Amino acid sequence: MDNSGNRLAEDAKARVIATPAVWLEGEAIRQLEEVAQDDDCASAVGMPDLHPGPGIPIGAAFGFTQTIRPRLVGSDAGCGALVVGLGKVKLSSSLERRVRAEFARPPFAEENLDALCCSAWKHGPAALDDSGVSEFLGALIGPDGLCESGDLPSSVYGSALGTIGGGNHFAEIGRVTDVVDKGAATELGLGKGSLVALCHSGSRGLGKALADTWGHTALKDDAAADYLADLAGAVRFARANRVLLAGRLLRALGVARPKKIVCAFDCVHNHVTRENNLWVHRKGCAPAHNGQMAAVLGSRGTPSWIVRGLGNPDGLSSVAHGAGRKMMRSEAREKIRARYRRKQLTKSRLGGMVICDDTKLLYEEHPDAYKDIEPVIDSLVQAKLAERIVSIEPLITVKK
DNA sequence: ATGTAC
Repeated sequence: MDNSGNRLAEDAKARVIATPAVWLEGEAIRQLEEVAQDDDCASAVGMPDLHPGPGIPIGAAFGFTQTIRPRLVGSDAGCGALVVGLGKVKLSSSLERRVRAEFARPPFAEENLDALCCSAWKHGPAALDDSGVSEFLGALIGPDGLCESGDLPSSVYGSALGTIGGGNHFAEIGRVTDVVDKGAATELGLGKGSLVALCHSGSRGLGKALADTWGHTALKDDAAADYLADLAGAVRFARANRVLLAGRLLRALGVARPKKIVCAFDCVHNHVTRENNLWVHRKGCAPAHNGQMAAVLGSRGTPSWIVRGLGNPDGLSSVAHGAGRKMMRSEAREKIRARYRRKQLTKSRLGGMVICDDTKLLYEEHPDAYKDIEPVIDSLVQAKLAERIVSIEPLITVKK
């Protein structure tokens, strides 16, 4: 028995992780059930941030027995959230100016990008010395480098590295506010009041190219292996992008040394991996294996939560990736425009500020367009998918 | 969510 109440038709394969306090759009549940009806689908789990997407819902994990479905990974393969704990950092009074300046200029020198984007990366991260995050990059990206040799046209996508991207993506400096699991928080260096860099970004044009190439296919054998190799490149690209964004935040904070980093973990939201004899596709959904840390992203008006996964098979070892939208973008543009003056849009209910020149995006991404995160986290905890560690409230959020 | 074209 799941806790979805009576929202789902009799369908043993689809379930929703949501207490009655979580509002869910009917169209999202319809899309979830539609995927679950596929003969090869063993289970489809909607997370409490489930919302309608392009034919398939966002905020769900799908377990397939035999085949890989690139469509269920979507056009932003590798998109995810990076959390970097910085411990106690003294904030400069000119922080806002410094963050603005950092994100107003190109992120890295051309020659460094080239070094990053080609197979030369495999020989070491030394080319990135200018940011002071090279060791950090090397540690997070791993020895395989950014991409398979020759599979990434750096001239096309390289300039996207270290930039935020659009939509719900952001780079943020936040502060730990509520500490629920003090032991875990201390162990991670995420004590109350400590600073965190939080980066939500994806694989940009590379992920789109991948989606266009693989389309709505059902993959097995050699084709599946080819797709997985492409996907691995997109995941490394997206992860590198997040690391570079974190590097820029560190630069603005005046924290240029990797040893100041007390913890770092990266959650991939759009991915497919083989787990327990299933191809587990996560679409807007973070892995939460037993002991694995995940960030469930808030909305500036509501905090983000760091949770520890419990590896619950009923939830396909996953958790929600965020609070989830409450309004469609078009609806948000109209309603928020009527509700607030332009000047009110850059300061959030929690006191944080957003740096964003795009008024339309400020409407679409306003906290009012998102659900409260509290029932979302509560649903994950009640269903025993994860446990709360700490909450993080935004101080400065950069969006493009 | 994206890069490009309109």
